[in-house]
Amino acid sequence: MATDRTKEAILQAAEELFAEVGFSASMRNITARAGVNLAAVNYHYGSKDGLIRAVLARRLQPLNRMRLEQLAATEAGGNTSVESILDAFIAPALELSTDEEQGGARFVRVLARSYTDPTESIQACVQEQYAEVLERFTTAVRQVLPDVPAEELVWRLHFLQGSLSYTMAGPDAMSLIATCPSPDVSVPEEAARRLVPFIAAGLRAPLPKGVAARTPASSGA
Amino acid sequence: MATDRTKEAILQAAEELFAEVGFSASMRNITARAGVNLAAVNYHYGSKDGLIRAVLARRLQPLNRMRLEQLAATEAGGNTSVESILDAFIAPALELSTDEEQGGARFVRVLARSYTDPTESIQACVQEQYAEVLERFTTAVRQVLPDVPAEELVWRLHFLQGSLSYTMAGPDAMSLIATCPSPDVSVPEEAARRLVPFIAAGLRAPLPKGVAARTPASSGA
DNA sequence: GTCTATAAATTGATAGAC
DNA sequence: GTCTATCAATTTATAGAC
Repeated sequence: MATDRTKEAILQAAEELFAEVGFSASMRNITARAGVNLAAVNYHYGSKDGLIRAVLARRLQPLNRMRLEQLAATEAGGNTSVESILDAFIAPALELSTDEEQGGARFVRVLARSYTDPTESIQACVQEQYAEVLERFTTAVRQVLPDVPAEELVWRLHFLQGSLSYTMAGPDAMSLIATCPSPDVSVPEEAARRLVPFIAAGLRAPLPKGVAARTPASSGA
Repeated sequence: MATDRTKEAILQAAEELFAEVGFSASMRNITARAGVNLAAVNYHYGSKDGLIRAVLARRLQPLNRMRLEQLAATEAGGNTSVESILDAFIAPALELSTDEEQGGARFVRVLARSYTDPTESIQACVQEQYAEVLERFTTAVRQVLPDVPAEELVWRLHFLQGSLSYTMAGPDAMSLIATCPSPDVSVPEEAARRLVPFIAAGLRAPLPKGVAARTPASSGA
């Protein structure tokens, strides 16, 4: 029964070291910190790559489940404002990133690395984890903002992803702006309170020149 | 005189490989692609770390110089709209990221990696490159939007940085959203045309509850 | 399931000839 | 300035005892 304990200890140590030094953290380093044997990684996760995938899935799965639940609850309650939809997408992410008990900031560093890592299996893992959430939220926003052409909406949701990712990265990315007083991103409710209205205003922004508004005919079909 | 040619070939090969496989690209791999000797890296750049800094500075220095020039030109022309300031910040970045002749998309991958890399010298390098630009643009926006409290403005410029970074990452980050039709970020003018109004609307958004608007008295001092 | 021991390859860096 | 040769350390992965 020491198996579960070993597997969990490896995940924990791997997350810590991936955050600190990147995915290049050696298995020797990971197993040493976890207090387990070197060979345990290959036994439990098959390879270092399998370990990386497991580290990502452990946090992304609950996060995206919470997002879908909150969206469903919002829609069931009849609240279909842009703000409520955005909050269902944004708030769980910010809560994860600031949950120090679960090492949220640590995992966000790992997640940010995964975005820019070209390793095929990592890309596939992240993409797979996000697929359902992005489809559901795209549909939800489209219903509330029928006047924004689908093409433009994709762009704007893309901008949302960027702002959210950067905000989740928090102090780390923020410290790049050393000359400015850094916002305190440690309180998820405050970050969400500021990000949601910002993005909502952007989603409702007048269409740029050259982007035709959706015609009433096509929106009613 | 073969020195310059060797130095340049190393920079080029390093940028390519940093983009493809990350900063963990080996010096053997880099020098092999550049067609130069392994020892040349240590001779010309001191260490692998020095090479990384050189790769970043080569592109960031011209980029930020262009931003400051465009901002100065805008202000000199009497155009002080939010949109014109944003354009001075955004357009040069998107032009760099889509300049295939200079391998823009490639460098953006390198840049994205640098954001999440904890290596001390890398962080210092990026921070140093951005310091002046961020201070100048913060001041410029503050003058045009005096009703937005300074604290809130820092948050909103932070959101801008996130959207822009994500957009510059372009197809790479965008491919995470495989279920949606990906926007075509290959045309910088189109991306800027969509991003500028989005961010401008966000900057002008109503203040979130609990954030006091700046009083007329304090804005006039 | 856990361990030791080790294979087999790769790494950054340098010494010293030219 | 460029090269070869090499050091010393580190890497992932596995074979095989317990």
